[in-house]
Order: sequence, then C-alpha cells, then structure tokens
Amino acid sequence: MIANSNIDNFLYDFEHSCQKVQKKTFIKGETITSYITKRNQLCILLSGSADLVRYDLNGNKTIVEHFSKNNIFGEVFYTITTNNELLVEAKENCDVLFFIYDDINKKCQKNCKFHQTLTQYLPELILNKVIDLNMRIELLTKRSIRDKLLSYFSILSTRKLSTSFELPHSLTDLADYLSIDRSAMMRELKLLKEDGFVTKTGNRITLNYK
Amino acid sequence: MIANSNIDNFLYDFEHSCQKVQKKTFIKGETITSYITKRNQLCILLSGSADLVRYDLNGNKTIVEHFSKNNIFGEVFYTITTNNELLVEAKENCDVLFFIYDDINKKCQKNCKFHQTLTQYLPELILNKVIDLNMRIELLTKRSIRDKLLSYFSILSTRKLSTSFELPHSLTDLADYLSIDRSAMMRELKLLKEDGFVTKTGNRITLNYK
DNA sequence: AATAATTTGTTGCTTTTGCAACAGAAAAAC
DNA sequence: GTTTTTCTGTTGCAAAAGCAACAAATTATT
Repeated sequence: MIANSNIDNFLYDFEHSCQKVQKKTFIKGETITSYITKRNQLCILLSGSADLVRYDLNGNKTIVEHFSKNNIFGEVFYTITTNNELLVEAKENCDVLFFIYDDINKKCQKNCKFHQTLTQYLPELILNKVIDLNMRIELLTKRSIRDKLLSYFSILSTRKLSTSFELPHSLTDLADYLSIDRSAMMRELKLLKEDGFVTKTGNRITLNYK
Repeated sequence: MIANSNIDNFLYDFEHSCQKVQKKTFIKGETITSYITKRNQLCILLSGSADLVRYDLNGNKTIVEHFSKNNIFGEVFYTITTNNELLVEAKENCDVLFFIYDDINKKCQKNCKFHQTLTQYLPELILNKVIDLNMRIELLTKRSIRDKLLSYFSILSTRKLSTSFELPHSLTDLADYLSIDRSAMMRELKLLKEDGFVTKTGNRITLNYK
C-alpha cells in the first residue's frame, strides 16, 4: 500500500446522497454482476467477498480474481470478448457500490463530499489492483504445479509476516484460482509434505524452508 | 481506450524542464531497469518496445509483460519478493521517462505544465494497464496450449478487426509470453494448422473459424 | 440431530506437455 | 557478401498434469 489512507469507513458510511452512485446488497451465492456489454461499470466491494469466475466449455471453473473489502472490479477493466462470460459471484453477503467510470471525473450536481473522496482515493485503489494482478500473473506464469503452490504460499507468508498461516480459501477454490486440476494439485501438495517443504495441520500451512 | 486523449506527442515533446522527471535513452538489448528495491519508481515508455522478463532457476525465461509506446511500468506496481529478479529489457531502441510515484501528486517547484499533464493522463494510462493485465490473465488461465494459442489469436484478430493479422513477436517470444515450452507450442500450432483452424503464411495468421 | 451438500484425499490410467537435440531458414552483424 | 546468430520446425522419449471415479471427512441446511 502506497499511502496511509483511511478509505475504509468513509466509503462504507456514505449515505445515499450521490445521484451517480448506487449501493446494493447481495447474499451469498448471488451474482453481483456479469460482464456482458461495455457499460464501463466500476464497482467497489464494501464488505464481504466475491469471485470473478469463468466457466469454459469443458466445465472447468476458473477463479479469475478474488475480491475482498475495498477491492474494485467491473467491465471498465475488461475488453469484453463474446467467447467467455465473466460473472462476479458473492462468496459471502456483500455490500457493493456501483457507478459508471466516465461519471467519476464529472462533478455531480450536488458537488457532494462522497464524490470528492472517491476521486481522491481511486488512484490508490487502482494501484492496489495492479499490484494484485501482477502477483497473480507471477503465480500463473510458474511452470509447474509445485512452483505455483510454493509461490502462492510464499506470498501468503510474506503477507502474514510469518512462515505459518491459514489458507484463506478452500483447496478446491485454490485449484480453480491457480487454473490447475484439483486432484493433480492434491497430489503435488502431498509430495511437498513428504519432501518436507511444508507442514499442513488442518487449514494451516507452515513453510519449512527459507 | 476510455478517453480520447492525445497524450502521445505531449509526453514525447516534453523538454527537460521538470526537476522530478528524468528522460533516458536505451539501445536494443540494454537493461532499462531492474525491480530490486521498492523505490516506487514509475516509468513511461515514450518510444520503442521492451519486455519485463524473469529467468527462473531452470533457465526458463518468462516474458512477464510486453511494453510498447505509452505503456507504463515500474516497481510501484509490484510487491518485490527476493525470489525472482525482474528485468526490463529494451527490444528496440527506447526513450523512457523515469519518476517516483509519490512525487506525482506533489506539485513540482515550477508548477510546470508537464507535471499537470502527467497527473491528468495517468489514470487513463493505468486503466489501460489493468486492461492489458486482465487480458494477459485470460490467456494464462487457459488450460491447454491450444486454448492459449486460440485465445491469443482471437485477441489479435479483435484488435486488427480482421481474421488475418501479423504476429507482432517471434514464436520464441510467444512461447515465453504464454509461459509454455516452445517445441510443445510449435507442435500444437502444427496441429491447429492440420485441423484447419488456422492458416499460417510466413508471419501472417488467418483464422478459419468464427 | 439428522440429512444433504461440499470438500478433502486418493489412485489407476490417459493425455498433454516438457526436455533434449538437431537441421534448415532467416535475420543480423561484420 | 560472408559469417554468425537467432529463429523455426521437427522428433523420440520422459515427466507432469489431467480425468474419472470413489470413499471419508467436514461443513451447511433443515
């Protein structure tokens, strides 16, 4: 994170004053939005968590992106191709702000404080997104399942400042996130344990290497 | 592209007035920068083309990102991990602007026009970067070499508004970009030709499907 | 508390991908 | 214009990953 902002509560506490912004609530499992046309929609996840997912013709699910609090998403970040439908699915109950990217730099009628704050924080939110995407590409470009797992663990370890950490998602989701077959991933995870690289107790991974 | 900006020539014509910005020239093959420490460096490629590359312990090269005119890059977009050195290599002669991200929102002493324009266009440049990265993730999450190739061709086809287009890079580079083995890619490309999906004449690909 | 649904863990077999090594073509350098 | 380097194209073999199918464990739901 670059700046020490306190965007957290400001956005959340916003009352429905700004005409250009909509706030909606979703329950677990609901589809928040689908990237179909180029409406330049931009969304901010205020609470909960959600996944951007794609299902291919073979029935494979890919978790294209995982969103948690204050992450931004929307069609504005995509060139929509007809080939693949992209859906944002709520993993938990979610509060989401919706607005149109092109409206951001236009002042809204009331010149409201919310709009100002949004404009102020957006660069930081987008920068965080770029950092996340680059981290993701780092994982996906790893050549083997082993390297993908080790890189993923290494990132979690760095984030928690500890060699021991909880896996934030299910192993099924992890396979869909790394874009690999689940059973193959389980096999590799077993080998990593046997080779002494990692220890797994329940949901907790401990790294045994530097 | 979201806005109809004409950033192209403005940035290029900037004379060395702004204290906070440096312009440097590189010849083909030179290393433009290396992501080692978190200096929050941000760069704009004014002319030429460059690759962000990573070499792993097995000698595999990965083209993490490809940059052409007006693309931005730099450490500011990364959480640097000690595991992998990331290098930006000039593929052609390049002109590059360097500055520190944190300085952007500070007004420079002279309150120069360049600085103003930069601040104005940066959101658009970053947005374009996010779009590129998402496109990249789309490719990398494809499960097979065949799907990676077809998706890549599909993107080029959409860009050129034609089912026929030139490959912008060598096949060797394409394999490094898709993070796959070159010989395996060549084999798959051959099969795609044999199966009638694509025609290849020299550097030109023609898609024979809708 | 009982049932349903999801997740974890495992394995045999098949397919895909990677590796190594090479020859010819094309491009770049001298 | 010749030499050197890089790129393309190919192949046999080895290794890795995917697929299918299932049982046990865990977590949700009613």
